[in-house]
Amino acid sequence: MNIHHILIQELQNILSVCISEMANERGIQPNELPKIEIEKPFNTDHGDYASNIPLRLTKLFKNNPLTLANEIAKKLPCNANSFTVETAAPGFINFKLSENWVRDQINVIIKAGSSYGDLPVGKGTKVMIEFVSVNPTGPAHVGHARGAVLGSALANMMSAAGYSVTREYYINDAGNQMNLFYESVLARYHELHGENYPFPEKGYQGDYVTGIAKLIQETYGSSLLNNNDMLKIAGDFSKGNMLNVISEDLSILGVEFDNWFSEKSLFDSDDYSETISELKTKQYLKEMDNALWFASTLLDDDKDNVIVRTNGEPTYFASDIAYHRNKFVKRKFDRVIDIWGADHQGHISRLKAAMRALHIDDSKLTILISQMVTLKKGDEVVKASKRTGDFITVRDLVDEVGADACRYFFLARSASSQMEFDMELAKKTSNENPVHYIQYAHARITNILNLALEKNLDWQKGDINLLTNVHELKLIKTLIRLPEVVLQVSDSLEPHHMPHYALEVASSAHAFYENCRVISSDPEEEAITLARLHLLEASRIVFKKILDLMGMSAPERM
RNA sequence: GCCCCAGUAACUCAGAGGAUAGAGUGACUGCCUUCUAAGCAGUAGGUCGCAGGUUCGAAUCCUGCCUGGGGUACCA
Repeated sequence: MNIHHILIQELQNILSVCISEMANERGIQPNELPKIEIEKPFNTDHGDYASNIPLRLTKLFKNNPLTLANEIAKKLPCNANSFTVETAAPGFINFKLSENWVRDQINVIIKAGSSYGDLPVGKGTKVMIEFVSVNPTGPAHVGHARGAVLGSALANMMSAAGYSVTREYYINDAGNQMNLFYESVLARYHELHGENYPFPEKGYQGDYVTGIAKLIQETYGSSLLNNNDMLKIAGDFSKGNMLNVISEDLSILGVEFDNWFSEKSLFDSDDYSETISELKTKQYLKEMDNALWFASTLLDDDKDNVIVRTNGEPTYFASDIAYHRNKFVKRKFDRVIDIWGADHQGHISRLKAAMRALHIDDSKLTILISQMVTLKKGDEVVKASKRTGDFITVRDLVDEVGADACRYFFLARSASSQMEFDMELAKKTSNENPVHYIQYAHARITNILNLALEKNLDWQKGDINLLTNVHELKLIKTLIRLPEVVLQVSDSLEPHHMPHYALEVASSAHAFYENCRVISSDPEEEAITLARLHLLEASRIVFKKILDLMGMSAPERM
């Protein structure tokens, strides 16, 4: 039999066929059957993969679980060339991979090369991941860095899983926060010329605001001081400058976008007006206290929300509805994933309600919340205040600890958990730092392969059947789990599984390194040397792929 | 008050119905004449916040409570 790259799916399939037959014999409808789960037992005595399905079928089939397990095991179309099946009390089915099959996977990996781990499951479904979307009123800071890393890594992994992914940044360039920012810059610009100009109450205080004012001064001299268009000119300049800064800062963190979408463009096009009239037609709008409200309570939300203020200005919510309508209706995305900071969590239910109001299936919209980050230096908490402009920017962070460490630490935590980011730890080049553990494994492997090249040792001549050592087999078994992990991440939208898997691969590789000497000066050992080089070539491919998916570098030397 | 997230080893965190609850760090023991010791092997370390419930089986699901964080604007 031919086992597909995603072992778990293949095992699910054969179990499913077998259990359907059994259900049929017992007169049980297929829709009553529970989902078949495959797990990886911690204890290797229980095989490489296992299923608890007999236990879950006990009631339905009115049989003892172990009896069921045996019946299933007997029916399974197993072939000792790939794996064997065993049953265990109280009712598990354990799958043990055959060593020959495991070794053969080395060539499967090498043949696939950098596409190993890529899957067809997404079937080209059009997915948008919208993330970061920091207001261009200031640089991106540490909290945004987490969402940025999450989004970019998730995009990589969903692409690998076969989805057609668009990475988008939503520019909030409409609304009064922008005006406040422009006024702040303009006030600093006037100060530079010794002119009196009121600094707005609740204006933007950061030093970067003065920095932009200085750039404007360099470009325009004093010509804006008495210019009627000074707010528009200074505003456009400031916005452009800020977007450049944000884009460059994200870029050094390894975060890139396919599209930058302007909020303002929703008003310049028909998107906004169409959305409002559609909501009006569908009778979800109402006037109250001289404002226009979206009646989200009609759609099970907990309260209604203002769409157009008393002063005639649309709220952020209004343009966000138009924006999401644009994503689904105009641009026809099959699925949209938004990554928001925890402080926007209250916005979820009303946006979903708005989708329902527009007859858009709100299950196509997934909003992931990236929780708060507490920045620490050792035991000391680094305080941040956006109001005073006193915060650590993405650039500060990357300059201090490096992009790889940033990405690893943000990725390794599940998005829904608040986390601590210890800059001291992330900077350390020692065994305390898991980033180095992983990259070091890659560097060691590459080093051996390079050395082999110098000595004219060709791994392609290596006979993989010589690889019988427990550390060799363990390494291969770990490598071949990559497709499963890609699948897991793309299904669960939880990229944090990848860094944990990366640690396992590194651990297997380091153990192999310690226990299996590769390049030997003894000519009699050349055969095993070549066989091990063959394995290392496959390992190098998998490491590179994992690090690529996480957006981290794969150093050849450390 | 109501809504969301979290509480698991000394620390940072995985595990989200199954077999003996894991990893890294820290502590303690060993291991470098040979491809990188940024490594390996081992020891110690747990009332899975608390209390009920569902189940053959609960860290995992349900209910209540406690603690921490976030939200609950005609801010974004």
